[in-house]
Amino acid sequence: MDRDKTKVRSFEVAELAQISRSTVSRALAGDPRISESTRARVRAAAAQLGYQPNLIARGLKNRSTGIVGVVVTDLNNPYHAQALQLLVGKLGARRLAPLVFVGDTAEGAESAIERLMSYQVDAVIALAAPFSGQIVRACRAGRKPLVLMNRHDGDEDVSVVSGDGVAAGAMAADHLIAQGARTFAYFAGDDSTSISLDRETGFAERLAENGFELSARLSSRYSHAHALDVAADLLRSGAQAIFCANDTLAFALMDAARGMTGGARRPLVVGYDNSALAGWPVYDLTSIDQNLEDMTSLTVETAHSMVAAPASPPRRHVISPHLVQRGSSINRPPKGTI
Amino acid sequence: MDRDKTKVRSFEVAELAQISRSTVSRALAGDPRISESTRARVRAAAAQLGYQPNLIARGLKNRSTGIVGVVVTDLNNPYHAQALQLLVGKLGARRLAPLVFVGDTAEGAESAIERLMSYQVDAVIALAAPFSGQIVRACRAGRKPLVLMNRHDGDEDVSVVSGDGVAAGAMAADHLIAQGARTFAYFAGDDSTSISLDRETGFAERLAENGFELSARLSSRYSHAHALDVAADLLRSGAQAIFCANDTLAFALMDAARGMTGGARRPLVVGYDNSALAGWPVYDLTSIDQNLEDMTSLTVETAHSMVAAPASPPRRHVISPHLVQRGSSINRPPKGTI
DNA sequence: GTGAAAGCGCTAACAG
DNA sequence: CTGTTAGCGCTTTCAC
Repeated sequence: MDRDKTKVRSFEVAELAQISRSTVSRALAGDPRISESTRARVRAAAAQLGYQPNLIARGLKNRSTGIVGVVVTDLNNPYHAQALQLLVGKLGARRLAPLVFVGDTAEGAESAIERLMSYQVDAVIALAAPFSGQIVRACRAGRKPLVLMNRHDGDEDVSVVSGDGVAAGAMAADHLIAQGARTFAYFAGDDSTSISLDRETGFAERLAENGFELSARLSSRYSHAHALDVAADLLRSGAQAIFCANDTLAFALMDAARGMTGGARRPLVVGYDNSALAGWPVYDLTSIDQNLEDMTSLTVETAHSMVAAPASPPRRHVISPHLVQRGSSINRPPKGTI
Repeated sequence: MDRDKTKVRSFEVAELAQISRSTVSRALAGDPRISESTRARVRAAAAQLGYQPNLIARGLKNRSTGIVGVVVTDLNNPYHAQALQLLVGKLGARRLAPLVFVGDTAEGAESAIERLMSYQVDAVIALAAPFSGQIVRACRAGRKPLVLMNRHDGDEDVSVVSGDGVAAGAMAADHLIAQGARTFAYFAGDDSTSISLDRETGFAERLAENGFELSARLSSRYSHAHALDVAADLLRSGAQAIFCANDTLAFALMDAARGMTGGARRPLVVGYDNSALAGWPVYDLTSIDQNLEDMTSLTVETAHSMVAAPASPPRRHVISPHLVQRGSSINRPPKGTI
């Protein structure tokens, strides 16, 4: 437990610049009371020695670590992975450091949040997390700002940034109606988050407004294998157009359709997430893009501002999605088909 | 900057248990000198108050934070995303917390590593990172244990856990030869990491041992769109079997083959990564699995042991891959084809 | 077996 | 404008 002599402390910088440690701290922090000449001297000394402040010590003193906890569920879901990537990048730009935990089970979420608290994070971002109840409770108890991304169940007093599921469903309906479909189905996921319910509601309501109705509905786990197993049932409903809660479900549905014998007309399909694969020719899937870029920006901005002003009231942002039209929803075989 | 009265400090626990703060610390840390009766009392008091030690303060005192820096490049690559997911989980199991940074550019890597150092991480794990040179340098300067995962360029004195690229290439060759192919090509990525070079070398050498040679070679960026653009050139070489540096390249190649006019026989294809998509019926791609589960376990174990014994010499582990055979490398149309 | 005291590296009153 | 001093919450000698 000896001191590592390679580590430069503010004391060394102070010595070299012939000044006190407080002045070093102030000069580097941009305190306006420090004269330009001393500041320059301090900067030079710091640079010469390669001084990097110890943020752990600073965190202890300031009660603000600059660490933001990020709780994520499943990185195998490309949509979550991309969201995390964007979050990490944007947090970094604001000089915040993400401490990442995976909470894919109730116990996992519990222990994740506990560790985050121990590390005195400045805020917590929970990404599409189930078990958000425990997270909300823990953050409230620990007085930590919390931003829920793509989750808005309960009228909790936490900040939320989420996609507009109702608008997404309506968009899908409008588009499919415009393509000439007259019978419709919904392929749901196995979650019961309000956002995914919104999608279905928005879809059904917009159909109703146009005098149509949902003739079939099926739900599946969000895994390609499982969805592939059950998709045939949905196809047999004969619906001309199917809106899927997720691109993965849409892919499975299309795979099932290809595998079906006979020349049964393939349904028009619209997915949700606009994952990279949706743009590949094999699927060429029309999909609803949640504008992750905006969503993550706003999430980070919200977290940041809550750190800066902890007393400020929770914010709620809703991001409008947009539909990316591709071959899967056009009334002729998509170009990727052979 | 007032004290948050909701935060329980070891002092409160000590008070409740009628004991000193030192004893609280020792009791909770499992110091054998503490009598069982006091330990029980302390535990009870801690539980009653919901005491969670402040790991930032502990880190400052102990010069060991329990934080491990993880530098990752591209989470949109499902292989990296999965690796990160596994790493995070396994670090958590060892009570280590991952501070994640994305270093997809040289400056990104630079600033990432700088921040990690400031946070006094106990070790750094770099995941398939380019710019590993700077990371190696920074970790050496900061005397931080570093584990490179799937990177072993240079004979640096750092620990490395990587897949056996040569074995992977040889496996692909053996398999394709066994399937009856007589002319071979390699579809390379645009990286020049030793591991990816190994793959090609292993492939070419095993071919040579069997009296065959590589009749064509092409490289592409690791993006589906770019690979799709150039793949036709490779297909025109007429090779009967093509080994790809990456599943994404393999998918693009197969897509290009489907799009080609005429009944030109499709080549046998073997990919690398065994991503989830490889198992889907549309591609049904034979691929080499790097055993990420083992690789990440060993990476975390290595990092952990280097934290425990900083003086220990660097370790080098090589993980054997295995080939997962699917339809794309069998001499008849893969079952997913229509 | 337990307590008292010191100190990790930093910053922010409080003085001047 | 700058220095002195205290203290963040924890662990750990050193003393008993």
